[in-house]
Amino acid sequence: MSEVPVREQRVTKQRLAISAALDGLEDFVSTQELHRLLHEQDVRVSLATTYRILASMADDGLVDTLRNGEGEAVYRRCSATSHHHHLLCRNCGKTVEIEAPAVESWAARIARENGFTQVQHTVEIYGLCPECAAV
Amino acid sequence: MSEVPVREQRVTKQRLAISAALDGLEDFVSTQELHRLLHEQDVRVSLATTYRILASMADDGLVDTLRNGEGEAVYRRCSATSHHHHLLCRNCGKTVEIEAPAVESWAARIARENGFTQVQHTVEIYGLCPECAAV
DNA sequence: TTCACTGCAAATGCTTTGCAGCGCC
DNA sequence: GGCGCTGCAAAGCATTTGCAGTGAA
Repeated sequence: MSEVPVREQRVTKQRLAISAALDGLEDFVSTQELHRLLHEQDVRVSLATTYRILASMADDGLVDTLRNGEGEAVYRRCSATSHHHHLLCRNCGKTVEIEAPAVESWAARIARENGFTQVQHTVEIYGLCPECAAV
Repeated sequence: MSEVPVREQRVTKQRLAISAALDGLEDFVSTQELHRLLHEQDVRVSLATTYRILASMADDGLVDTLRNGEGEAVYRRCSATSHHHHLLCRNCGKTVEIEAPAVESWAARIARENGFTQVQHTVEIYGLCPECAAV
């Protein structure tokens, strides 16, 4: 029988701290960045624990995950209402958020046509922003 | 004045071997994979050199680069004629190639509207394939 | 002959893991 | 009080780099 695995999850101050930190962030952060951030706020969470908690939250679908241009895993509080993609400047790192309902439905349709389920997708556009292109 | 930087590039057997190997591949490969492949064909190129040559080819625009799901850099011989995306099974790794002209033009339009140039994009769809979903 | 290219091994930097102690339930 | 969670340090990987020998031009 298929059961949703009920995973026990103790409420520790580390987990709360990380959860709270994510609430205060609009955008994706890497594990390293989040860890640095917590340290600056004098919240003591080890790097290993930060990795573990973020991975576990991603597993439970509490955060969205994707890879940044450097190949690092980056996380963001999951909020179905604000799914969007990014236009990134290769040079200065500037990002523009993009709403793309057309792409969402396209991805869903492609997946359906191929019988795929539990679908996620990543879409990133890289280029040179006007300022960097002007130099 | 903008000049294309003329970079000297000696023709070594390592560079030829890697170039030839890429010609024989349709899809993206990671540096590690390419290196393994060359070894299986008894072509002796060190891993470090494989990294160096691929990075240099990417620099010169001879190959396309992006990141795979694991965050590794992957390369493919540059060929504007066969650009496509992938639908990947999270469980068994099966991939389905997808032609998506609509997405191409969408990405180009978004970039143009924001003044971005020299645009690249990555689109990957992850899910469970029919076989893996059935289990 | 010259100097870029290579191979090798050591060094990096991100991420994961083993283990003993801690603390939530 | 039990057992999942932490911190720490060590281990793992992919990738990069220093250096001296090799070979393309």
